[in-house]
Amino acid sequence: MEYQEAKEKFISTWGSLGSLWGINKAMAQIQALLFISTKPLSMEDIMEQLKISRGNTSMNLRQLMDWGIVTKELIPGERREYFTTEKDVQELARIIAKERSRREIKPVIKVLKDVSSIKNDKSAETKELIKQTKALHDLTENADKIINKLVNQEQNWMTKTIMKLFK
Amino acid sequence: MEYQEAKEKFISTWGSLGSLWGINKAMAQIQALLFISTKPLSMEDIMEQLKISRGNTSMNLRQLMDWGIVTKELIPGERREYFTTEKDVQELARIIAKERSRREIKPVIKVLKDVSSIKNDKSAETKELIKQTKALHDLTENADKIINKLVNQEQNWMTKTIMKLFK
DNA sequence: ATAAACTTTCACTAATTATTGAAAGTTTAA
DNA sequence: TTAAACTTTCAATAATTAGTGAAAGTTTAT
Repeated sequence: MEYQEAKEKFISTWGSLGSLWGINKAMAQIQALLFISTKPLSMEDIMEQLKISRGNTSMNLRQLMDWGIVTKELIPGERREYFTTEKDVQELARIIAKERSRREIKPVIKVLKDVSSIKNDKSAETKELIKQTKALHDLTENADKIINKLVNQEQNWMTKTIMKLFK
Repeated sequence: MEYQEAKEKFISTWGSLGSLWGINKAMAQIQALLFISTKPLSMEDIMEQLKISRGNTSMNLRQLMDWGIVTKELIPGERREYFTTEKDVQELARIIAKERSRREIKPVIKVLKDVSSIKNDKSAETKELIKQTKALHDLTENADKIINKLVNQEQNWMTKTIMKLFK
């Protein structure tokens, strides 16, 4: 496999994987492109390499910046804006985990808490609803706590700790 | 909040959360409905409660069965088929984690491995591609190993072990 | 101040994904 | 064996989500 083919394969795979971490294809592809680039890229560069429109590029870059994964790089003397992504995979994982927790898991935990707190009228249906949503609430909250714990540790804590456990 | 409202809120939240664990809305809603039901439900019951068509119900039930989350329950003397879902949240989490690993993570690991194994021609671009995809490969593979380790333990091992770590 | 160089916004269109419902298929009881 | 009771399939349609491109907005150099 040659460089160009490998590059395209990586970008396209990473793009279709976007759904796994909750972002769209173009967003994931832009991130992938920046991730393997040796230097910051302009909007023009990104548009050209991924064959997507200016508007699409602009909106997805903004979203990536909202996530905190991509940052503007101002090159002295250059009018045009350049972009880079976080290059450290551990840090990237931390950011993604944290954002997903905030955007998706936390709101669900709230609903589960509300639902499992309804008045218990002793009917079998109500009892079951409370029991099951409570179990789900506890599981989800534990998972979220773990994520946030990981996320607030220094860089390699996760790897070190978990490797000890799972070696 | 009354029973009916709580039930609807739970089903709709769980449904929109489907994307988080990689399934569609109707599929997640059917699972949610079965999860809080005190007894097995027929296709008719599900269609009526969720207001979805027969075809949709049939296809999504099949998918849930493929995942191993829902099973057919044959009630003696009844012609009609009834369905139940796994009621234990730990077991449910195990099944989901295992399936996602198999369907999504494993194939990505393979691509990352292939891409990071291209011939190193010493150009800066090739070196960067190899370095970054290798880092991603290692991270993803570790995460996947952890998941599978968890998944192959008995019921409460995960909770116990991790709670010790994160208390 | 102004015009060139650039970025953002957003109404429209395209692509993708989910849903329907009717026809075909299957099973069971008599 | 057949017909009623049920489930599955799948082409058509609807709903949702993503992408385009041109107009509006912003910044910078002169």
